[in-house]
Amino acid sequence: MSKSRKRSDVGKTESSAEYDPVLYGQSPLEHVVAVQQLTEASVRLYVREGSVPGAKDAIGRVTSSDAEFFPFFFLSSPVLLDGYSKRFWIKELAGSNFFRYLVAFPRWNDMWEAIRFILNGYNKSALKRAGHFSELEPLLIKPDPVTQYLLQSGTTLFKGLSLQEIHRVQLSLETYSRTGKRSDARKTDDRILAIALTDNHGWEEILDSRKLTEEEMLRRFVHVIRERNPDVIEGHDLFVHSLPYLARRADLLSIELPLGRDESDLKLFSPRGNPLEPDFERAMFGIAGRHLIDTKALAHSYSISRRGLEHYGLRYLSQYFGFSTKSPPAITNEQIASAWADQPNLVLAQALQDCRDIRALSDHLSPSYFFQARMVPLSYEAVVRGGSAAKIELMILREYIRQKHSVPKPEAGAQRTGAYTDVFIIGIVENILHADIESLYPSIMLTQEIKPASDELGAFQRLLLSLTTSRLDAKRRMNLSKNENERGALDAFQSSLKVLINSFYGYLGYPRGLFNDYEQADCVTASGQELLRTIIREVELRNGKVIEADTDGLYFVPPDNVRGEDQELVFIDKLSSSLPSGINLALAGRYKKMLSYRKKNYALLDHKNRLTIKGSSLISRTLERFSKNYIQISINHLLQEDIQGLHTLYVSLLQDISQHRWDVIDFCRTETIHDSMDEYDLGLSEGSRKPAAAYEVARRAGLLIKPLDRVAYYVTGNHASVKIAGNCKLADEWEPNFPDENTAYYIERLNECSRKFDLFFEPEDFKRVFSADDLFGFNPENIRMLKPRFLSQTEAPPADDDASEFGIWLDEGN
DNA sequence: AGCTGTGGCAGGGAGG
DNA sequence: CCTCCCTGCCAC
Repeated sequence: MSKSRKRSDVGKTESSAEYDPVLYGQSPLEHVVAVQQLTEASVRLYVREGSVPGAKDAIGRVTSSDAEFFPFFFLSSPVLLDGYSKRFWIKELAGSNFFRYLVAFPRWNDMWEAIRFILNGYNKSALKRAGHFSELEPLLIKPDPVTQYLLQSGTTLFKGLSLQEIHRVQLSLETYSRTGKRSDARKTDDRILAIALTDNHGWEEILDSRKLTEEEMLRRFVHVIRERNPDVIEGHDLFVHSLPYLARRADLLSIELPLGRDESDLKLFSPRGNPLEPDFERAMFGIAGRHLIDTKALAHSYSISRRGLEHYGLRYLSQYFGFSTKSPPAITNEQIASAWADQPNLVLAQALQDCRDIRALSDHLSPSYFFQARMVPLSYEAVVRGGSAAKIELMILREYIRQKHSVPKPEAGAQRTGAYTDVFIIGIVENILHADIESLYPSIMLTQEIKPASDELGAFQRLLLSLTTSRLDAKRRMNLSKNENERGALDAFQSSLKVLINSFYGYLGYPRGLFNDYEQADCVTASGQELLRTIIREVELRNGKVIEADTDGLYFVPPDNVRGEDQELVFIDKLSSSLPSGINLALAGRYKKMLSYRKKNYALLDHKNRLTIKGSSLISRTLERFSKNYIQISINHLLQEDIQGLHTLYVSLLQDISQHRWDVIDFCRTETIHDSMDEYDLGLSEGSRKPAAAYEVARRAGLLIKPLDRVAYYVTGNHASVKIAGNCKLADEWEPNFPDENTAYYIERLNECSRKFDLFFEPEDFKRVFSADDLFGFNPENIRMLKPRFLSQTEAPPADDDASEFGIWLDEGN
């Protein structure tokens, strides 16, 4: 078995069959990339070159071996086994090195019997019809290994390969709409103007409807894909725009799209499940033997874990990540029709530029997923689509399968506790340190050896330890490496490990996790709370002043005798030494000033005068641009104690609003659509949901909306308390010459924003600063800002105006 | 068809 | 007015 190892093993003995998630593939059987069913009785295994003794062909080619057949005892639907003996409860495992299907068996050791049943072709619906399962009958789920292979892996397993070594093709469509609005593949007048393709070897091609009919373009497109034979097809909005459009147009023109490696058609998995009437707009797509990667989905995942993306437009993303060097003038959807008539080359150039941007975007966002595909038993496509809890579970399951051990059911119930969060001081404070406990939850789980009670094989702990060790090793190697490419690859590797490592805690509390354990999840959070409280106590014991704490870190003012970075580090070290071994506190940031507003809501000014704002009440994508700017500039003024600036800003904005001296982009609200219109309507009719402006405005404007779309609207009507869902219009409908936005409402919005700052002033002063009533002139000299306010631990942040009931005042100058 | 967790704030709608 | 419930978005 050890002969097949390609990398040096980390602390493993030769005899140990211990499973390592990162060095997976120690068993020759795990090198299987495909199984082919030759006849009813004969099955051929495909394995990677060099991985199994006796396999001969050239490097990189798939070779075959008749030597072994490895049966898999997995099941896709837990429901099927309800009432079945728990000991034999097994779950599906699908992946790049395993293939989907197989059987649950009353007698676990009967694998050859299982094979016979597989080859005899049982199927799920027949079993369902039978209504019960006899003790000895296996349950067969997927009888077609060849198709499964093609669907999942293509000809490459990707193991040991880099993202650059596999063949990726980028795809972009330019579509035409007669109406000038968003084009619609269902309308016969609309059509595909150009199909642009590139790949990671520098090849580029545009299929152009001036030279070819749409029909010819689609045929040519299929030909090109089959000829290039890519492992991966990448596109922006691939699943929501390009593929539905292609499928719909091909359907209208009665053209097949045999894009699969087995020449199978582009596959639709329609949620409605009616194959006669495919729902192109809602379907999921698949191409046999290739992986479909949507860069918009990648961007979406990115913005969930690391904030900062305003939307997911390709052009915007290229600029955000800084690789769109020489972009052609952007043509909006509305302009395509006219541009196509006057300057078709502009449209073609844009199509090609889109492809290059897609590749750059993918190069930037996909590597960590690619590394996961080499580690987790899922196809690359599934790795991108899937969540991290599923990946952890599959890795644990792989070990259970390997040891032929039965698998538990999820525990019913719910987690009881979460993280500790508190705010102790609100107001503006100087000289701030930010410290956090490194990898809090994973460290707790490792040091206290937390594991699910149902994990009899201890796979959870070993997996966590192994992934952590590998990550530290990768980080160390990254810091040593001088090769930029290698550093990048190692960084992608370690970050993909980080994502998985951080999900172990979440998995414990996951209601659908097979190995979930709510008690252990509570144990982790309780320990986390205790550790953070310990740090808070230690800081206060040493005369530091804690401002805010959240989950694994805190902001505080160090004691007077700690001056300068060196002493600060020493101070943090002292705090850290009060923690158990294996748990470390680290300096995470130093700041000149902090504006503390509420729990999870604050602003920081660093020593280079850069401002960071955190928290949904201070910064949010849904805030109108004017509110966002107003809050941001106001916070800056507050931190600089520029009272005059605050007042001037308020008055000038008030005037702008009153006189319509602004653009719709300044005051529209932009919301992300999460549900389809059907789901929304269902919620309304069931009464489980209230009318929401974004959906209502889209409905009235006849706009087609899908999840992830962003809808911009503004409020109309003539008093501040109108029902917004009934009084709003699309931002596009606003006309500067006939401004019909609800001025009273927007002035009230401005005042709502201002009220966030009332805690910094005495009520009378607040009224003077945030008012245009300058009858006697405005004099900032008489207005002092309030000092930071200390809240006792049990108190909530102030909800209203009565300041006097809260706590004591801090002395200034600490 | 997919699906890691809790805690927290703001704002809208509906009904008292 | 207030309270309750829901959604959206955010921090960790």
